[in-house]
Amino acid sequence: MSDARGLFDHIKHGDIDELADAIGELLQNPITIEDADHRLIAYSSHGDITDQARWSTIMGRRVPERVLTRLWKDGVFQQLLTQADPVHIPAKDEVGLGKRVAIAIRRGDEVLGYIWAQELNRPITRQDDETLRQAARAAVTRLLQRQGKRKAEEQRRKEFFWELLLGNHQSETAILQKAETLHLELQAPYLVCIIDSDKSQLEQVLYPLLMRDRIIWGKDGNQLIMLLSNGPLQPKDAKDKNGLLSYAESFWQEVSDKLYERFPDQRETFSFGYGRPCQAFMESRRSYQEAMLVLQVKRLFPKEVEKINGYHDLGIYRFLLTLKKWNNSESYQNERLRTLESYDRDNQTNLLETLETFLDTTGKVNQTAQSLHIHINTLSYRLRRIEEIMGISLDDPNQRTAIYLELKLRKLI
Amino acid sequence: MSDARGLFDHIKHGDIDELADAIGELLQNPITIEDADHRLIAYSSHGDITDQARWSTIMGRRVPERVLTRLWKDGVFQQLLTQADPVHIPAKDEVGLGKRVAIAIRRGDEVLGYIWAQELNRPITRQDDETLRQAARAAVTRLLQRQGKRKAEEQRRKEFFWELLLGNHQSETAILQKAETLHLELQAPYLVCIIDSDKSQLEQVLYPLLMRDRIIWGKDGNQLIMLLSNGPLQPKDAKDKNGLLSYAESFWQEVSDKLYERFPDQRETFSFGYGRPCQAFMESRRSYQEAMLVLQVKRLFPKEVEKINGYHDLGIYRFLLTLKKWNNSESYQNERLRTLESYDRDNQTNLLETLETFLDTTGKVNQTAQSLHIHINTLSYRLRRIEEIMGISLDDPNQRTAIYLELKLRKLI
DNA sequence: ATTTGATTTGTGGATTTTCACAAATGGGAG
DNA sequence: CTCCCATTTGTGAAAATCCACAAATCAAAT
Repeated sequence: MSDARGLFDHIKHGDIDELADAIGELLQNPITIEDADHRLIAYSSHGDITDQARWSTIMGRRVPERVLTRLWKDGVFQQLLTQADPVHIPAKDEVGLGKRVAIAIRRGDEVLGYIWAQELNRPITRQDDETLRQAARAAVTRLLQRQGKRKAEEQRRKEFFWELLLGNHQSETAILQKAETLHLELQAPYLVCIIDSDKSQLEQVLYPLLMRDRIIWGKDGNQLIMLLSNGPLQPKDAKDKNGLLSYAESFWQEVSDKLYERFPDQRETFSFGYGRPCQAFMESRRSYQEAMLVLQVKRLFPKEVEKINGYHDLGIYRFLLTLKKWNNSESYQNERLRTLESYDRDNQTNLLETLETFLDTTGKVNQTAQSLHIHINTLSYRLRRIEEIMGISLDDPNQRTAIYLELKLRKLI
Repeated sequence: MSDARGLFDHIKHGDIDELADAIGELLQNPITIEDADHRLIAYSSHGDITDQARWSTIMGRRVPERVLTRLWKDGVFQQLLTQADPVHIPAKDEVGLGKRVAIAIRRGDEVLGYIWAQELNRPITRQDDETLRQAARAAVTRLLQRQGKRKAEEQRRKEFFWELLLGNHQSETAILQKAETLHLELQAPYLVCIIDSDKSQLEQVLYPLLMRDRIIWGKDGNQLIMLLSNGPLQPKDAKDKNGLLSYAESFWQEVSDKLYERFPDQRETFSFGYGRPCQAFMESRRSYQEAMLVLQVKRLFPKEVEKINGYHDLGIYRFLLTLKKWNNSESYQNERLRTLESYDRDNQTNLLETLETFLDTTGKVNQTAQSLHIHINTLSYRLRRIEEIMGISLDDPNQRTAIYLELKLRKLI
C-alpha cells in the first residue's frame, strides 16, 4: 500500500469540505468529520440517502446527545480514544445509527476530532483502513488551525462567562453584543446552577448533558457552574418561571441519575444548588450568588435542606446566616433558650429537644410524641413546663416563630 | 415688726444647720430645710418627737415620694411656687404628715428650696409669718452657693450619663470611679429604659417617680432615658434578672397610671421600651440601643407589639428591620406571596388575608374561621387553594415560618 | 428510711380537626 | 339563556387534641 502515500496530497491547501468529499469518493460512502467535542466540521456532499444519526448531526451541526451517550456506553469512544486504528461499529437502530467505521484524528496523544464513514453504498473493509489512516493524518493540520481559533474563542468565552457571574458588566446591551461576537446564544429567562462535588473532571462524565443547547457552563475548582434556560420566554404569563424552576429540578434529576450510574456508592458526595430565575443578564451575578448560598447552607444544614436545591425554596435558611452574623455582632443570645438549656442540664431532662421536635412538626402533638417515643400526656406536660420555664406561650405566633428560628440558629457553632 | 429686721443676721456666716436651729428656737417647733428637688439640706436638732413624714425625710435625706405626690395633688406646691407667703397646711394623717407651715425660699421667680415648720409644740400663727419670711430670705445665699455646686455637678453627671449610653468609656473600673466622684450610685444588674412621648417637660409630671433611689435619668428631646435597677445583685441565681424585668414592667405600670391621671385622654401617645439587663456598665450602650429599637418597632408595628416593652420580648420584631434591610439590599421578594397576591387581585379573593390570619393563630383553624367570619370548611378549602397556588405545604415548619416572617416584612413599606 | 417534688403514664370525656362528599351560590363565557 | 368553574356552606364520621384527674416511678433531700 505504498502507493497510498500522498493519497490526499492534492487537496493539501483546499477546504476541509473537499477533504471530506475526497474520502467519500475513495470509500464510496458518506463521510462526516467532527471535532473533539463532536461538533460537525465537514461532511461529504453526494446527496446520498443517509441514516437518522448523520442527518441529525448535520442538521444540528452536532452529534445528537443520545447517540453520544450510546456510543460512550458501548465503549466505542473508549476504543477511539486509545487506538490509532479505525473502529468498525455495528448498526444501532435504536438511536438511528447505521453501520459505520470511525477513526480518531490525533496528534500525539491528543485527539483533535473524528472521521466517520457510513457503510451505505458498499461495505468498508480492512483494506480501507489505510485510506482512513491517511485521511486522519491529512485532517490534522486543518483541525489544528481550527482548534487554535476555537481555543482563543473558548478563552474569551470563559472570561465572558465569569464576567457575567461576577457582575462586571456595564449594560445589558453590552452583554448581548459581546455574547453575539462569541457565538453564545443567551436566552432568557435563565438561572445559574452549580454542581458541587469532591471529584475533579466531573465535566467529562456529564459531557453529553452539558453540551445541550441552552446550557452555558464553566468550572471553578470542583464546581460546575451553568446558565440554564428553558427556551425563549413565551409572553403568556409568569408560569414560565415556574417552568424554569422545574426544568432545573429535572435537570438535576438527570445529572443525578448519570452520577449515580458512574459512582454508585457516593450519591451523597454531590450537591446541587440554583438561584432564582433572571430575565436580564445583569442579574446573573445575583443568581450565581444565590446558588452559592444554597450550597453553603447545604454544608451547614445537610439534613434540614436535603431536598432543597433552589434558593426560592430555602425558606428560613435563606437568611439564617445573615441573622447569625447580626446576632453575633449584637452579641445576642436568647435568654429563654439558655434558661431551658440549663434546666435540662440540671435536671437531666430533654425539654429543649422536645421543644424543637414540637416546632419541627408545626405543633402536631401526635407526631411529636411518636417521634420522641413518649406518651402524649408526657409531651403535654413537658410543653406546659417549657412554657413555664421560658415564660412564653407557645400559642403566640410571634414568640413561637422567634424560638423556632433561634433553635435553628443555635446549630451554627 | 420692724424689730424683726436682722433676726438672723447673727448667723450670717454660720452653717445652714445653725439657721434651722435658730428658726426652730424662735418658733419652738421642728424645722426642715429642703432644696427645690426636695432633698434634705438641714433640720433643727432638738430631739423633739416628730411625725412620720419628717422622720422619713431625715432618714432618707429626701421627702418621701407619697408625701410629695399627696402635696402636689392637694395643690400645696402650686401655692408655694406662686406665692411668697407661708402656706399653712392641715394634717394629712394618711401619709404621716402632721400639721405644719411651709414657705418657699426664692430669688426672683426662681424657687431654690423650702422651709418646713411642723406645728408640734405650739401652733404657728400669722404672727410667725414674718419670721418665716426673714428665715427664707436668710437662706437664699446659702442655697445659691449650694445650687451652684449642685449645678456644676449636675452638668458633669449629665455628661457622664451620655458617655455611659453612647459607650465612650474605656474600662469598667474607670466608669465606677467616675460615678463615685459624681456621687452616683451605680447598681447592677440594671437596664436602660426610655419613655417616649410628644409632650415636653414630661419629667415634671414624673418627678416623684424619677427621684427614686436607684434611678439615674436624663432626657433627650421628648424622651426620658433611665437606668433602672432592682437593687444589688443577690448571688443566688439568675432569677434576679427576671426580677429586674418584671420590675421594669411594674415601673411602667406606675408611670402609665400617673400619666393617665395627668392626661386622661391620651394614654396612647406614650410609649415605653427597655433593653436587656446588664451586669457591667460598659454594656449600657447596648441596652440603650435595644430600648431605642423597641420604640422604633413600636412606631412601625403599633398593633403587633402593643403589649411588648422589653427587647427580650420582641420575638421576630427584634430582627425584622435587619431582615428588611438585607432583603432590600438583595432586592428580594417572595415570589410565592406575589403569586398569591395577584391571584387575589384577579379573582377578588382574600387568600392572603386568610393565610395571615391562619398563621397569626398558630394554625388554629377554629380561631381563624371565627376571626374571618367564614365557615370552617371554607377555610379548609382556602388553605388547600393557598397551598396549591403557592406550591408549598403549610405543614412544613420551614416554609411556614418563612412565610410568616415575610408576611410581616411586607408591612414595612 | 421517709418524704417530697418532679416526671411519666394511664383513663375518660368534651372538643376540635380532618376528610370525604354533596349541595348551594354566583360570576363569566359561549 | 345555559353551562362551567370556583367558591361557599352543610353533614357526618374518624382521628386528633385538650383537659382534668389519678396512679406509678424515680431521684434527691431530710
